[in-house]
Amino acid sequence: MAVTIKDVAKLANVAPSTVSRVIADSPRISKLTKERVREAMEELGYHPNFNARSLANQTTQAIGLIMPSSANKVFQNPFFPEVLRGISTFAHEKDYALYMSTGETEDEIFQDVMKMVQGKRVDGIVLLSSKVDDEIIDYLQDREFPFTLIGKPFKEAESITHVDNDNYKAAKEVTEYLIGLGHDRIGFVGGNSHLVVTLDRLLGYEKALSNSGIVYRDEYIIHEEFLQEGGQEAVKELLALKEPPSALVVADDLMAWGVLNTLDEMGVNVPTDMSVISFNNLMLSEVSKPPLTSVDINIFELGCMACKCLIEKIENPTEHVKRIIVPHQIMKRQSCHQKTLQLEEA
Amino acid sequence: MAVTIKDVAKLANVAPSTVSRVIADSPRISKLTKERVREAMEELGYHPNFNARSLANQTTQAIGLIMPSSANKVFQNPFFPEVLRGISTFAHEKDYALYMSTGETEDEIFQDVMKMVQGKRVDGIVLLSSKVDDEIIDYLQDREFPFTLIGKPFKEAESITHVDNDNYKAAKEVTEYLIGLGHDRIGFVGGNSHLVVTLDRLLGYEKALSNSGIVYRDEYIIHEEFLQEGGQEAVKELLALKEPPSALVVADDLMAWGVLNTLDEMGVNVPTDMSVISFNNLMLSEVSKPPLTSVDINIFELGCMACKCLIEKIENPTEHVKRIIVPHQIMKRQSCHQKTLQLEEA
DNA sequence: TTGTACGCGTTATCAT
DNA sequence: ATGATAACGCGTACAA
Repeated sequence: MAVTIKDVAKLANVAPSTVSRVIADSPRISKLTKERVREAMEELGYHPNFNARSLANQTTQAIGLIMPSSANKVFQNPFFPEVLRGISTFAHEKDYALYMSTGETEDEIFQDVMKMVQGKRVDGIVLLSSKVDDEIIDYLQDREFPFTLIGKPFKEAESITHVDNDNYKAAKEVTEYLIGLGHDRIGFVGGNSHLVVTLDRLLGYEKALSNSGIVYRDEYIIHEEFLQEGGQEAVKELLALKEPPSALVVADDLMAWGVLNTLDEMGVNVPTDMSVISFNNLMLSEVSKPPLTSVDINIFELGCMACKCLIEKIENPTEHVKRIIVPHQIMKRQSCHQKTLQLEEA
Repeated sequence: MAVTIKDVAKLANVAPSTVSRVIADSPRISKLTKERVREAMEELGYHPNFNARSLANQTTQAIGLIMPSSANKVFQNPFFPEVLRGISTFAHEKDYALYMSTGETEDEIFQDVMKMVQGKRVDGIVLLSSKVDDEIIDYLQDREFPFTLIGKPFKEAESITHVDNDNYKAAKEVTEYLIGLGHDRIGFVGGNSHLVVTLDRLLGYEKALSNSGIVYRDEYIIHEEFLQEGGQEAVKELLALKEPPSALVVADDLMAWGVLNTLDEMGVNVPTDMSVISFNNLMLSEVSKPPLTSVDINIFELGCMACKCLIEKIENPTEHVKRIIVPHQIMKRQSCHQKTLQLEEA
């Protein structure tokens, strides 16, 4: 079939094991034979068979990427291409290949993980988002399989290497910013409530409120999918209240865009009648009308660092647990406004 | 180490080969032993080692994805997440895993391909875009390695299974649409001229012009990167002409967005002073100001079909060459306008 | 219907 | 510094 290590050995007049050592650039092989072997490899167009190598030395030079839920939905949100970009860039530097899960349901994804791990297809795994009570994490921990998490673990954060923003702080800052603009009726439009990031931000939001002595109202909290449609639903619910909010903290630019559109349809002006602030600072936030004030969470760096930590762990199993906090930054644009005086209250 | 086929065999009191046959669901094994073996597998939490399997039967159940140039740039353009979404969806259906290239330069990407192929990491490859004189295609053809191409091959289209839009026709239609609106000074802002899609569209554009007896002007043709910055550059060049165009055919929504912004900065109104039409119908085209008239090329379907054809080819090597044309559709929005009468010409 | 034995292409462990 | 040989875990022809 294909050209193997034996063919090379024959041509170079050495034993197969010698060829193997040349590939590994073992220092115990003379310059001379190394050259002869390399020439033979060149001449035959030899490339090592990864499967055989993986089988023999229990290593793959590949890392697995686990997306939450279906890639189908995931890729609708620009967060993932961007985080992938970070991961890919770093993986490439270290010469690791990337292996993607394609499962759609939670169960299928778990199967994907098991196949990757027990099938020995990858040396480590990056979990692209953090869920509450994630069975995948338990599974990987039980097997002591190298992995890193993008986001904050729901529990046992001290024993899980993860890369995250300080979402609590970011949400707090953002809410304080709105309070500073005079708002005291502030809604929170969060993403999927099974995601840790959502909980974290909610906490920061609550803290800002209580610090300012503003009462927390249950009806101001909405949880939807991290997609544009989520934003639409949220607005409808909030505007149906007797006392609708005058400002909104939204979990994601994509949702915020849905919010903006729906608001526009309902004749509510942003930022005059409603301030909106969101997260991720996607290109969308510059393009929208009005441009969105948004928190840049440095998605690329998130991916990069997650990959970096994983590879460190793979190559040095005694590596200690790490927690990396990637800094965020509020990008102020035109979607937030000083609260207009309500004359009837004066 | 991990639990192997032998452990299962021992527990089920059969030979390893029997276990192997149960995995393959061979009809020559009695129901009874099958059940006993399956129970044993369950009990031990057995999962087959993919590397060993691949080594033994020369198959990986994985397909390789080759992005053009660096993933770094690629993921800036929403085209790729979307095409990935299509590929992933279909691959998942057929239980294939996805393997991504991470090379950045042309040379590195070629190395990635060689590693995937000769390293036997994948059963087939999807090329995510079509370049002029692509050495990768030659390489894969020489080795008769299964692959499909998204886009139109530069040469030997009869011997390469590919999935494409009719970009010639689409560009022609789009140009005719502008001509129908009274424009006769129409610019063409294309992407990278090494991409076949760019050439195809340019041809369609030219054909529409000549059909209407409009002279083709070299200075109206610009080639830039498929990114927002590309659009900016293009506009500056075109507006510097003595007779700038009154309408633009732009290769991509992202570029068109750059065009729109630059036009706005220069005080040129769209669509009153300049009509703009572009390709891909990304979300961006709905969001922009004004919303872009754009050709929906059905990116998801492009990915889906490319994956489908590839898997057919992998599973049936005698499969004949296919050419799939995914239909397109012009989505008319507010970026094109009847040409305003030039009073000085009257 | 099931078991035996060998091969897939490498790496790793002994020797020499 | 290099060669012989035994794993790695699975599939499969052949035998029974």
